[in-house]
Amino acid sequence: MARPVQQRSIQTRDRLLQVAGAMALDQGLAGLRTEAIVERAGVAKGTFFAHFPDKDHLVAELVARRMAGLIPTDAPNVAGFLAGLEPLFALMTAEAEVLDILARFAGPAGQAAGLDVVICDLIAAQAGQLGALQGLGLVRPSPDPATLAEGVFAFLLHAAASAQCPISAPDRLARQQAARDLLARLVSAWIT
Amino acid sequence: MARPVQQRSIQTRDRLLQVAGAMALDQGLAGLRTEAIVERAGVAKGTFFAHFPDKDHLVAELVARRMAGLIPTDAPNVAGFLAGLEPLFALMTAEAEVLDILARFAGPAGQAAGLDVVICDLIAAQAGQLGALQGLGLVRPSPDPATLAEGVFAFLLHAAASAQCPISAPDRLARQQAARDLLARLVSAWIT
DNA sequence: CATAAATATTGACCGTGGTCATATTGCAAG
DNA sequence: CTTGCAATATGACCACGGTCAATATTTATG
Repeated sequence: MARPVQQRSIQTRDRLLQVAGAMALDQGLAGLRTEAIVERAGVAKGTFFAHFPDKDHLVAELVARRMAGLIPTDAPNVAGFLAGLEPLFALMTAEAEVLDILARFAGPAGQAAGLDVVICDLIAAQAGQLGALQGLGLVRPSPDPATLAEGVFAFLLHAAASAQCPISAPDRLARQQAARDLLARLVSAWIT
Repeated sequence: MARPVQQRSIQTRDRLLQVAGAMALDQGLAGLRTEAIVERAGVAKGTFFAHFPDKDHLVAELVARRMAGLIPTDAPNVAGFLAGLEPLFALMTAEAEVLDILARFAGPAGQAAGLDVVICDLIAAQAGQLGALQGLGLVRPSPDPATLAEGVFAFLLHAAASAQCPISAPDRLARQQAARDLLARLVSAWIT
């Protein structure tokens, strides 16, 4: 018989996520240790892996939660659309782990813990905006909005990745600004 | 005094790469174990890490060597340019590890073991081709060839990633074909 | 050739992610 | 209540990447 999920189970899972999220805030995602999470959550290590297939899936869910709040809503024009990418770009470049997880779960690993859903939502939202801008004649009509949105996401990842690459510039801030410019250049050339 | 690198050192390094490359051919990149590599190469584990900062750097070098032979040369027209992307796409989707390493080293980790150089070469080569095609009026003139090439690379990564994502389609072959179509759609919309 | 210094190699050791047989807890039926 | 079973939790254990003080080898120099 298929019995429903017990309360304590989702409580445990939530506590793990909450604890991990809190720890990630002051140690960074890269500093997360399962042992430490488990200890502070008051459960055994095995319990962790009963709720998450591996550590990366928990991290992916943390990233997904962060991303979920950053999906842009409205965009009266192209400049507004570009501005809406800023928080996402900031998230992706804030910690190297974020991009790592995104690259791994937005593609290869698939079926992440909610991350794929968030990304789909994001792309759908962007497609909606781009479609509206197409209607206003502010965005080129040729590829359909969904394709445009997918391309924007690809550029977001690429630009964020280049922000981390020490080759382009030694200084971290300079790299980030260069990557920001790259993103604007790519996206505006893509959608207009 | 800065003494030159000893012969045995580059021999050891080469043997490690050769052995790892051979093992990767029949076990896949994901199946590589440093212990196994080291054993078959006849060196101690510490020696491995004296030559490579970590396992991923060795894998990155293997991937770089594979990629180096796939850099497209000529492209009489847009269709030819698209066709030149095919081997790269095939490499990226052949093993999930390849994409993982690319995503990690083309961006975040930076200063990979030659991978970054190969990628720069690739982008430069593509920029050359796109510039020529611009001259022929076959590619849109607006973004400079370097930007166009960078965008193409971003799309390559994105399409390859989507080929691995189980969400799009359950069947592996169908996914790969869908991703191939996506790549063609994105790139042709990007460069024309 | 002797010797010292730089280079290269070694392998025991460690941290951490992940597994699994076992124990415990919650729930529903008798 | 209690009995039986599925869901959940446990923690000793393992695999594997990576470290480092010690050792061996090469090379430059007097």
